[in-house]
Amino acid sequence: MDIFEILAREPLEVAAKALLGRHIERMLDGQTLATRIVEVEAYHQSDPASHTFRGPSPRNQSMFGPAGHAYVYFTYGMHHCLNVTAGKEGEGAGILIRALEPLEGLETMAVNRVQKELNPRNLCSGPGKLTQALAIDLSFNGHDLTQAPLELKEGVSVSEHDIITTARIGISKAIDTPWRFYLKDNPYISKP
DNA sequence: CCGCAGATTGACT
DNA sequence: GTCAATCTGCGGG
Repeated sequence: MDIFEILAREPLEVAAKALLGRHIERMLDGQTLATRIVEVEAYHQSDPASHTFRGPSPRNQSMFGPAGHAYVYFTYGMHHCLNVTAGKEGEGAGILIRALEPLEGLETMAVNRVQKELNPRNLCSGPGKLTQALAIDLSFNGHDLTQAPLELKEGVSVSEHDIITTARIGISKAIDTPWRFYLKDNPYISKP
């Protein structure tokens, strides 16, 4: 099963863990910015912390659409966050990308981040940082992630042994639900 | 190193 | 009117 089939068919928790180790590639001005997913969180309509908990709205409609698309939202008056949609059509589910390991195009990411010194660990180590580094904004909401200029690629799947599970970060509801997953000992995650 | 205040817009009550 | 799936800079230890 490829990653897009997993997103569409498997339970949300399984799909979230399956995203770890996959690649996200952003084409920008003819250059490829390549990254690897190292930290994610799952959000489902049955979950009070999810934007889909209260049902469909103009803002969250892409999470009720087909799996394997982008759900991008704007928050705190200044940050964008990227999710990969999951589940069947009509099911409001998404997986927040919380951190990426930069593989290619680090200097452009640093420019996008307005980072003075190129510190690879400070490029994509947070949901707001990575959208800035990859120049992702609301125009990508609903984007099909099989298509340029923003693509989800197979990468390498990760063994269960290398995945750490914790509660999610930065929310006020369902704070104990263990739906955050990250790669063990990876230096590019947002928080230990 | 750690903790916290401030920034700043839009979605929803 | 309230508050958010965050980040940064600054002040103190």
